[in-house]
Amino acid sequence: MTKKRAGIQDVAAASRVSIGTVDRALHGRPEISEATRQRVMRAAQNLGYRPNLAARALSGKKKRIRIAVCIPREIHYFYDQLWAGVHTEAERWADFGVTFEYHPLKELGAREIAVLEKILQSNPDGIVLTPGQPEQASALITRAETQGVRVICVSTDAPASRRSGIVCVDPLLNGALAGELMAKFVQPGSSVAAVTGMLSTEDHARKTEGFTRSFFQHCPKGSMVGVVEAHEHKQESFQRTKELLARFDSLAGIYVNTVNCLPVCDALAACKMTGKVKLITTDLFREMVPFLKDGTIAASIYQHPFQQGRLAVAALAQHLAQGVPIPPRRHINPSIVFSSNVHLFREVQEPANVAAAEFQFQ
Amino acid sequence: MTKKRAGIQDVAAASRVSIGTVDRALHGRPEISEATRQRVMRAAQNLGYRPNLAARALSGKKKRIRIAVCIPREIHYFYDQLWAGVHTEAERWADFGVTFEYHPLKELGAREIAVLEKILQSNPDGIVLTPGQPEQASALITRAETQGVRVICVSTDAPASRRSGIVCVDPLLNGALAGELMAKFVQPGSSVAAVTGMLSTEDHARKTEGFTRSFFQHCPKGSMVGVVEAHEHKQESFQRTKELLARFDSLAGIYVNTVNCLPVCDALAACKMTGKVKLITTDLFREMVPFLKDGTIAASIYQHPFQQGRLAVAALAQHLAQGVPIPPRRHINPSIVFSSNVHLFREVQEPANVAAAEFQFQ
DNA sequence: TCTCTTTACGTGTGCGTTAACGGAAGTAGT
DNA sequence: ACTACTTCCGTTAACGCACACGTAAAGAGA
Repeated sequence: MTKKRAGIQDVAAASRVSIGTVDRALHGRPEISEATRQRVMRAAQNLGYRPNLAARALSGKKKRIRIAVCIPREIHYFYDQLWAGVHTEAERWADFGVTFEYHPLKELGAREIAVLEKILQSNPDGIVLTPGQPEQASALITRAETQGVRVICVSTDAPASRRSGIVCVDPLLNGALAGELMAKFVQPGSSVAAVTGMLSTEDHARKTEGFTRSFFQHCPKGSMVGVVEAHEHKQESFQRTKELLARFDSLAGIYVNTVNCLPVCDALAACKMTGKVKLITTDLFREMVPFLKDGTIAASIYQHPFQQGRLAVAALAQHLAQGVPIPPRRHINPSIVFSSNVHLFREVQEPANVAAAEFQFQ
Repeated sequence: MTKKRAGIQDVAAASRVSIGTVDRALHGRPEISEATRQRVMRAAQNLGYRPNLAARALSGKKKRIRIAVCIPREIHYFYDQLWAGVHTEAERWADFGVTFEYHPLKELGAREIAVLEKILQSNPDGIVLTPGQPEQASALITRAETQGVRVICVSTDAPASRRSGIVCVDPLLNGALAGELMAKFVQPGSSVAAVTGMLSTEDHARKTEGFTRSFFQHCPKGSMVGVVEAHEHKQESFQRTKELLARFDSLAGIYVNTVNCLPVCDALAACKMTGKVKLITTDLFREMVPFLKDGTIAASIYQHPFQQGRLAVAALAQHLAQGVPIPPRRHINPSIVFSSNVHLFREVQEPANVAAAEFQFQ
């Protein structure tokens, strides 16, 4: 009924050797003859041997695994949640001999190269980071990987580097989802526009690209009448959205792919277009809730920052501690925030409820 | 730099007693004076002591924790994924002395009472189940809880019982999300209908209720022209959908809250209304993909079955093995499946990709 | 034949925690 | 004063694995 798992002892008994020899066979270590190695391997095979991770963690306490985390500490819900996810998962690995060293940046990309170089000098086993200056960082990342330091990018990417893995929402998909949603919200033949942060940012450009393609695909005879580049500036966002609304009085929808969506909401209100223009935004923070509730924001694309942080750390820790291969690219499935379900997202829950973080997977 | 965690040894040294005494203090066991207990507790406090779970798991190997799982094994993607989630999480607890006994049912509710009674006789530490006959099962669940057996319901509920916890998508929310989505898809003043399985099923009734309320709230002057009860029967679903379309030629949308959505798709095709009537379905399986791609299904509410299975087991195991309290209700945030993101859901991925289940959280 | 390596194993220790066991000091009963 | 019992605490053996160390046996060189 409750048959206990076969241990290294059982394998030893089955193959008539000592546990030391079994250990050598299983770990591919020298000082063992090929014949006995195969005998042990077969015994392990048909006993269904699998190492007891708890015991392994206890045993290998001497050489601790070190993971460096380099993520911005901006006062944005996105990065707060990203950190929370990282910490939650880091917690789980504390008992398994994995230690973490945190290197928060003031903002995305700030002093990134300098900090990365300092991290490399401390020679960790792995690095989790959000590249803010992919061009310059790529060289460092590749150097790290060459030295055997595994690097995982999270949220943003450095595609030109040799990083071991990337955990993110594919920006193309992000835009495509917004595009399809927009196409289904507005009438065929409608005109829509996009408000982006900086088109020079790879991420924003690809989101806009995905949106455009997807919108045209799902909305017969639809048209894109403009892409506003607001440079993450509040005043500029507000002003240029107002200009947009004035210029195209038949505008049916706006897609905002920067976190700066509040000025756009204000502009809509100022022009008394709330609800008439379908607004699709990106990410989620508390201040957005009223706008979701009153219909100003029709929907928002949620990128699961907590999840992303968790998965990035999990992938790296599992690889370093247990030899599990790192998935080269883990694309998160974004969620869509509506008025009906906004209360279920971490960002809008009371800290007390979120405290039971063990069960928070989304 | 890499300061190691304080262990029971350190606490013992700090409070000038042996580790045995520390153990007694920490676990509230007898045979220790109140004075030393407090001394130890304070030392543990300001050393920030937290037990090493790996060591604890290794040590307590003698008395294993037994969890019984009672979930249908129907050939539905939903339950396949539910099982996968349960197995994935069960795997993780194998090394921590938690064993699982599986009691698959042929279908939801089939022989449920008999199986539950057999399970109770084996006296496990916890039970995970999907109540199919809540009225009869409730008494048994309450009896189990009275005997100290913790019960967690997953996917479906037995609200009248004293179960320790429930992991599910709130049916009201499920319907509300569909209702809001529908309201945003169709024009103000549109007529929509719902196709349900059995209104006698608590679950379906509440989904329909949530849909109706939410649709009226978000769609000015909208109307519900009918709720079709199809009794989970393919022919009946097809026929009655056709009747519905014939009777209301201005029908703008249909909400299907049973898994039997294919007949509705076929009926739409037969009446050449594909794409003209916005169709919102529930759950996701492979056969739905073409209909999502060609626009027959505008969107589907995804209930994260894998996730639900994982979380139910996680909550129970964490409680039994580590004393973490069971959250009374864990409401999963459903996702919405569109044409753009359908490929990211587990149901439509190749088994090979899904195999690396360590990283599958959605 | 006697040493000196090398090869191929077995043995022992420690990781942090739990829990059974043992023992010293004190108290009560006769 | 002797036993019997209680209270309070220290000691120690597991748990499964990793790894350092010890050691026979076989082979090489004198």
